Amino acid sequence: MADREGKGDERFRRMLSRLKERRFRLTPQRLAVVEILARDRTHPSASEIYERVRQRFPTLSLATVYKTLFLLKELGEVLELGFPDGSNHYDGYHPRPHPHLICLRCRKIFDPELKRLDDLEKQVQRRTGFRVLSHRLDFFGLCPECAKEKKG
Amino acid sequence: MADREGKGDERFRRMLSRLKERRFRLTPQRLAVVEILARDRTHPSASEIYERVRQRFPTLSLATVYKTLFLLKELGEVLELGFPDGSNHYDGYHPRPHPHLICLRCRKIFDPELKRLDDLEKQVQRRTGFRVLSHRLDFFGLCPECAKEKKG
DNA sequence: CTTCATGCAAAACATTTGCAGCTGG
DNA sequence: CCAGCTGCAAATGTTTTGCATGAAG
Repeated sequence: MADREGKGDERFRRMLSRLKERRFRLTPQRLAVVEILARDRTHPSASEIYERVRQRFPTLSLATVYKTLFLLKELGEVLELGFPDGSNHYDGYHPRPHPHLICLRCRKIFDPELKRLDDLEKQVQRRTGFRVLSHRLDFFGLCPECAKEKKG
Repeated sequence: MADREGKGDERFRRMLSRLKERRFRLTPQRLAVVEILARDRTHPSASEIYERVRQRFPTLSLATVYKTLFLLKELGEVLELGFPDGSNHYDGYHPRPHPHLICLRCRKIFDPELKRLDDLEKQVQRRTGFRVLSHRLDFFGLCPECAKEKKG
């Protein structure tokens, strides 16, 4: 995915420095995975990341992708988005919790512009006594394109 | 789980009549699974349901549990709650989307009393052009009990 | 050099599917 | 009766793990 605003660069550099400060090794495979996570805005799955990196590193294994994802999740630099079917998709461009729109037909994932929900966690914490650490808010339905085709 | 208000009964009867009207057979195994879903408020997983029903029907198979869950999901009489680890939990007592509080330590699931979020889907629909059919809103953290023990 | 990472294969899970035989209505 | 259900076992798909080899720092 294109990254017109250069935020992907920023994300990439940040992720690298966080790995470095924790003394994790910057191997070529790892860098390639991190770069996709930093720049890609389509919320790829592990195997989609695998296929893309494998074009450059044909010997790459899925296990390596998962191990890198695990590291970045721990560091809070990647958001894991669980699907109803049990698979996961990843977002390293916007690593903090945010709402998603998930199309049940084409399976694309969108990041809507919605009013801030930042207070949500604090509100719930206050009201329930639960110590809230993160949340997820996902909407399932049909994107405008698929809603159209459904009728036509 | 106890069901002091009799809402579980109501749910049970409703689920039965919906199955009947669609001409699905009311086998003893199926009834036992439905009854747990209607009354249980702990959000059990498929295998938890399986273990409980197996006390009465030792030959029950997990496949049968899953097939019943599939039916009830289709009918909108059971809510499937996907966990980050890929497993699912089920709620036939409150089958419409509602927020959950999920404790990362004891793994219990709570139904908080929160202000209505019913308009949420409509709001998002208006703002994004997406045809919203359902949603999920989950908070992850530590329940009051586990937050206490964490310190102690 | 010495850790840590890689890549392979096997294991671990949750869930689905195929099918022979059984049974609810 | 007989379409639909059950239960078993095998298949599926995703993620994790164990371990020998290899490379980053």
